[in-house]
Amino acid sequence: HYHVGVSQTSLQNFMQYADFTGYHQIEGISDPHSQTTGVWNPVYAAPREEWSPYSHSAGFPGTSPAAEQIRFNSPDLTYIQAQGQGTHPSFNASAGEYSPDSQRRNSYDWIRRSSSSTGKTRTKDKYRVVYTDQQRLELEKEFQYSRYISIRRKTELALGLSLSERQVKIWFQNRRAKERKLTKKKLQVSITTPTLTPPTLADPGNCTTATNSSGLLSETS
DNA sequence: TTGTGTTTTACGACCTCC
DNA sequence: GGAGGTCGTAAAACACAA
Repeated sequence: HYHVGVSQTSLQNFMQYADFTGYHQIEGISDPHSQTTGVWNPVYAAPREEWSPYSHSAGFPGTSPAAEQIRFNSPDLTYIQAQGQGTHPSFNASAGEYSPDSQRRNSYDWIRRSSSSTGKTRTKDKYRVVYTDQQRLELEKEFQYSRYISIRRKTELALGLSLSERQVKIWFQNRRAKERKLTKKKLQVSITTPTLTPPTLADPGNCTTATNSSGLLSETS
């Protein structure tokens, strides 16, 4: 669940995804699944080369003047708010102010520090960044459209969200894993507490992530 | 405040496909 | 052989009861 800046109910509402009309579209952000077209809004950091948290040599400026901070500030997902700091939070040294709970979420400074040492191992210097609500929202939105992201969309999303393509790929992998876990849990609950209409594996609501042996998506939507 | 359980990133191992 | 899939797991981030 989302526990940062987004209330449980709003998240649940968001997760319903009857449609995205209740979802505040970020102006200018290209949503290939909507009727509108466009390019990624410059509120996002400028496009850059594949960024790896392990690589401190990317030289990512993080100071795109066009990049303005976005954040959630209310449970109803009205989250856009220009901060005027002019940088993407993730790469802004002063981004600690971008959100009430940003201290715990902006770990890039630490990344830069820790990654400056070579030969780090996962166990020794493990870290993980916490994605912004904006990043998660866009990823989630994309996921609701399709459980499997195309190469093209992955690239676009990575650029738009200032993530590496690898991060986007892994996010989708983890997201699918989460959904499988949830589905499994639901199934177990329904087995232990049988209802009048026990769900089956053929339940359309439960088969959106069905994959064949090759891991290819077999959903019908 | 703290202990504990859950969720979120990130990775390695292994597999399949092209 | 490389890309991307699942699965399992580590560890940080987080929620929340006591």
